[in-house]
Amino acid sequence: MRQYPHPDRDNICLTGVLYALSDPTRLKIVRMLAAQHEITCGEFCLGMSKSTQSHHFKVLRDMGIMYTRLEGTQHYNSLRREDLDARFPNLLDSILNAIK
Amino acid sequence: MRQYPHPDRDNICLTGVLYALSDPTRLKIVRMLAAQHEITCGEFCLGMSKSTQSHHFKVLRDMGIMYTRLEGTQHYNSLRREDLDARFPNLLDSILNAIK
DNA sequence: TCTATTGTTCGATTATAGGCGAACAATAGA
DNA sequence: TCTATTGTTCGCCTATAATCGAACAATAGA
Repeated sequence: MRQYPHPDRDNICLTGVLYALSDPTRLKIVRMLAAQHEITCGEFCLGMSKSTQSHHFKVLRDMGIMYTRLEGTQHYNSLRREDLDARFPNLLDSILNAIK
Repeated sequence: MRQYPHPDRDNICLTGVLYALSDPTRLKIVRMLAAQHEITCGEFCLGMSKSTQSHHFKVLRDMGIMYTRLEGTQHYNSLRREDLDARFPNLLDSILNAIK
């Protein structure tokens, strides 16, 4: 596999984003991405099996929230901030600014 | 039953709100409430059984999104705008302003 | 080429969620 | 008191989701 499929900006849907972020683990991942720009899959310390983490990464990718870039054996993940802000202004910020 | 239990403002949780709004039917209900202030359960024309609608109302109430006031046999529902805005600034507006 | 590393995918299990009809509860009004 | 209206709750079914371990894929490096 050369690269993962990512939905383009116009195909990111609101309920999909809300669904993805309604899971505490995924919200935590997004908070980390918001603070750190690029994080490899192994660097999130989430306390669960790799396969479960991989599942959450896939949801975030499929919903258009996270972008994954492959480099060697590592997968670098980043938040699709510009796309999300363009499609749903203020949504991401209001979520990130919310008290936990 | 005299009145439904509603969580108070400080107990409204972010993932709960996101979860509640990630369902298209519930998002539709919230959009209607945002446009109309008070709506009785029977006035939402959602095209599904009453019991299913009741289920969605309960989720919205339990998550702190909707307030239900009883008057006679009718239940008047309203959006908990102030509480939501106070707890999660801009969140509700960004969702309501999002293109469908 | 062989091995270690990184991460995904598969299959199974368990829990949660959405949907329905039927039964129930509360009130209004005759 | 009886009946109609409004809406919830209950029990059930089906679909989706979270989780895990095992197997797999791709690359880096020896």
